[in-house]
Amino acid sequence: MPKPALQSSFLATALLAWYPRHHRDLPWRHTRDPYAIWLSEVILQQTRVAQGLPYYERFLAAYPTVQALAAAPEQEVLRLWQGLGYYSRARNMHLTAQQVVQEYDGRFPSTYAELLKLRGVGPYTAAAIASFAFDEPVAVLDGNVYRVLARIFGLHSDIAAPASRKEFQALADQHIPATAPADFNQAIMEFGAIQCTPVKPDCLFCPLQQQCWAFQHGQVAVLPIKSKAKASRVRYFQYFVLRYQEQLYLRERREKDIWQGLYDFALTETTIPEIPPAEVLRHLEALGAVVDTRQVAEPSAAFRHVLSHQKLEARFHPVALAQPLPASTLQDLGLRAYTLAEADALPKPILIANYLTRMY
DNA sequence: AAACCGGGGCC
DNA sequence: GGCCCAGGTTT
Repeated sequence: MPKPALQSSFLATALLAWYPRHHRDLPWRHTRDPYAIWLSEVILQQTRVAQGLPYYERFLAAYPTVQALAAAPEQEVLRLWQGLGYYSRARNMHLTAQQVVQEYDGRFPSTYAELLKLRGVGPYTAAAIASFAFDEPVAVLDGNVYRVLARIFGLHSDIAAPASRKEFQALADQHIPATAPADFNQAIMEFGAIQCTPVKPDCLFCPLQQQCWAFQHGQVAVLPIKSKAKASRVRYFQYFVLRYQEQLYLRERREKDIWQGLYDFALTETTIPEIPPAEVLRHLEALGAVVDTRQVAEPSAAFRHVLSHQKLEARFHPVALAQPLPASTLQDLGLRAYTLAEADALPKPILIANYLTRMY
């Protein structure tokens, strides 16, 4: 473990002076409870504060303690997470809560090294919990920290490359003061979030303007260097919204794909955007549903749903069944019948939740 | 080291 | 409509 700075660096001095005057008042900054801090940090991974805030409040209200979270059904946890995305975060958190209760007697591990062993807890989250809850002097490294360090020190390494991590971590560790590790970590991330922003940073009123390499060299808009993600692929989903009287058939997604653990409808993936009308019945037959033409309504217009790595184009084919699906079909497709109220309570991708909201 | 995993905000 | 953000796990 690298040793933190013994005397304050110019960076720490400036950030620690800036922080109390500019930081936002956020609920997780009023607690030392490692459970609440952990919850906030997992929610805030890949999620903006404005989007994550209501989820944090709802989660803490539903599960005030790690014991409460551990005892909850996974489906309920996922339903509360619905809309946040990256659902493995919720599944991992649930598993880790159970592990903390069973193997750690309900008490969170208190060191960076121990925290790192937990599922879903990587270097960033371990450093955040260790410093915020236990005052361990280990520097956090998130997107904000990368950006601030790259600009101040003029680092041109590609921040998307895993190999760059050591360089930035070493720099952060050099500057974190042993006397105020939590404040320094909060300050540098908050500074990145509201002052040294990705686009149009507020350099005019920046306390580090004179020491900032990027500002002095006119390269604020260039740094940090970040290689682009490769183009995402397009997928075409044909959803069959099978309905018998007041019940809809849904299934849990168990395959190794997006939205694991969430619920959607019977699905055929196609290589072309639409199924020719003449082939809809054949697709349904292949899924094991025997229906006639009169029961199949026109497909919906395309619902486009963009993920970071996939572009989805979904069409929904409503099917009003004349009789319930046979048990063998339910078995084969993993489908189950739900009333609308029951379907509402299931965790679903936003794409599906939006469709249901619009149609029912 | 690269690929995978959601969703929303801004201009 | 095209740009942006971003940590952990799996391969």
